[in-house]
Amino acid sequence: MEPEHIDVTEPMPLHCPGACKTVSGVLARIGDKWSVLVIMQLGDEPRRFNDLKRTIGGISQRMLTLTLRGLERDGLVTRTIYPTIPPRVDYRLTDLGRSLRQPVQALGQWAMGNLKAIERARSTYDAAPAGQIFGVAEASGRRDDTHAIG
Amino acid sequence: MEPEHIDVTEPMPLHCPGACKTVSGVLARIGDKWSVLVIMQLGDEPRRFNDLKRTIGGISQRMLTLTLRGLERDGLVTRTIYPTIPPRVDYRLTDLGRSLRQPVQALGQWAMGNLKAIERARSTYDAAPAGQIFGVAEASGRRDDTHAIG
DNA sequence: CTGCATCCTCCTGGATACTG
DNA sequence: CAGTATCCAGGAGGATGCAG
Repeated sequence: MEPEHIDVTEPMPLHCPGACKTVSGVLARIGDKWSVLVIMQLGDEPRRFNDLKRTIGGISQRMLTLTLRGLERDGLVTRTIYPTIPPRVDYRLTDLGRSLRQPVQALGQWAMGNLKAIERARSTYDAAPAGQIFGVAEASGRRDDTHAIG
Repeated sequence: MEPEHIDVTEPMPLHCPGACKTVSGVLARIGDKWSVLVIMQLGDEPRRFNDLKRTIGGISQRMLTLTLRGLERDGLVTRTIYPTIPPRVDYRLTDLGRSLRQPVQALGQWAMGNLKAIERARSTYDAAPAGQIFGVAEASGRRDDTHAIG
């Protein structure tokens, strides 16, 4: 994550209409180790720093800070400081942030729904990592052409 | 990415029902630098290695191999080898892989639709990175309590 | 409580060279 | 063509200590 500018404008070959790269950029943003967990945890209510830290569990305060800053920079989260003693800082999702929860949850449902299938695939693969091999005969039979390529 | 076992079973505090962590796991899988681009490029037709490499553009052959192996391991992609000369290997999405395109595209549409908003937010943030600050008075007025925390 | 700064480690991923 | 193997730089991210 590190609060660096996402390279949406990096030197890219511009093959596809930019859509793919854009998706990639978004996933670079929310696909890091913690962003999604933070977004999910933020829900609808404002949350405080250590509250988030405890609830998420396993995140270092450094990464929570960086993640929140990143989300804040992208306009997904607002950070409200109350200069009380002890200090109090509320984080809450913006409308943009909330709108992101929708597609993320879709992905989440996919994940939950296909977790078993994925685990099964992994077991299978770990047992026999080799890809399926077709002899030339079968190949030409199935594909009707295995010839001339280069 | 590196063909390592995703740590879905890592020591996790088990706070949430596992849903969040599962989502996180999936994003760890497809949220890397290339997986989504590969999945998008694979589309419905079988594609060959260098074909993918060229079309994606910018990916090293090492990373394409690793990414494809990862996707294959998770059952999202099949790898079919035709032992011809020169060698031919077809990659294609499995049903599972195709089903993933759905939520991913949802995310992609979100990305496209809110790209401008995000860029605007970034500009704003880069100009004034500080979070909004409320004085104690305003704070207690808005939240009706700013007192005792710890 | 909230968070920045520092150090340090490991992984990600690019470049390159070599094999079948 | 389709990889594998190796080397290497840079970044992600944890641990710790300090500040407001």
